Amino acid sequence: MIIEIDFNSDEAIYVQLCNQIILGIATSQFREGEQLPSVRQLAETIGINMHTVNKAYSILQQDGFVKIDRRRGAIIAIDIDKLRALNEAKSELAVVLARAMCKGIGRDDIHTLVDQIYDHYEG
Amino acid sequence: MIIEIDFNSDEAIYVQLCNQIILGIATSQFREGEQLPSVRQLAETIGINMHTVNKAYSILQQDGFVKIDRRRGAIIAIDIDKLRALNEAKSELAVVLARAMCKGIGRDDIHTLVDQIYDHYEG
DNA sequence: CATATGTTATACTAAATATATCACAAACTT
DNA sequence: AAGTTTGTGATATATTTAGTATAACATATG
Repeated sequence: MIIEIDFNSDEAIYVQLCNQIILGIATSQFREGEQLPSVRQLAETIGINMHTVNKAYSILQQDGFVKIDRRRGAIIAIDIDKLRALNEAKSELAVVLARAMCKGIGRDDIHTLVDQIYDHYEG
Repeated sequence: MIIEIDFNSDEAIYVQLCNQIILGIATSQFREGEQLPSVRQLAETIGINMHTVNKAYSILQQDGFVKIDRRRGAIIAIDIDKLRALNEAKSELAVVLARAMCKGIGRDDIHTLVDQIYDHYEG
């Protein structure tokens, strides 16, 4: 999978890394049990520091997307806590939808967007 | 409207301020043309610095939620650019939904959440 | 004139971000 | 056994962001 970092973005590099890997999992570019590049490899490929990659991996582990094995590095391993995930999704959605609603975006518009994104991920 | 800041949150104070005001607009606690507290007033009420409030107001102005008048302070004034708002909503949703999808949350779950939030805002 | 408004400027502390090395134990490869 | 690769830890440094503390200013209102 190709990981692209926007160095001019206001988003921190490790945040971009996390999001791209999660996006990769959602689009089946990464699959359960698959091995991520080592922190040193990925750091060199992207052209950033080893510790920045390590921070991203640690967060992914904490959030239950990978497990880190000393032998093989970071491995995709989804820890499913659906209730917790639902609560997090709801509070994140609340902020996004409030912005949208202020701008005149109706509930139907959002449903359409959700379907578009899910189609793109599952397709 | 009561604005509450969590000083232990990892979210910056000015970000929390922005989100709460946008939430207030979405729930009709703030209405078009209504006046927000002055930067000095709100800063004293919350117990933070004037500049922190000013930063939040400036961002809200830049994002098209308020207009700032030297005479009357910050006034709710939504600038509707629906196409732009749709694009922003979509890219923000993409990240949230990717996380959700990895955790086994299906499209129906999301639609339910969206309806819950919209009901709460419009209700 | 006095007051309240947003705005601007400066200075400072603290935290977050990212990089640069160095070192270590564990596991694998040869 | 030797060497390599793995994640991890420690330390140091530079940069940026966040937040505060003052002070001053122009403008509008009373």
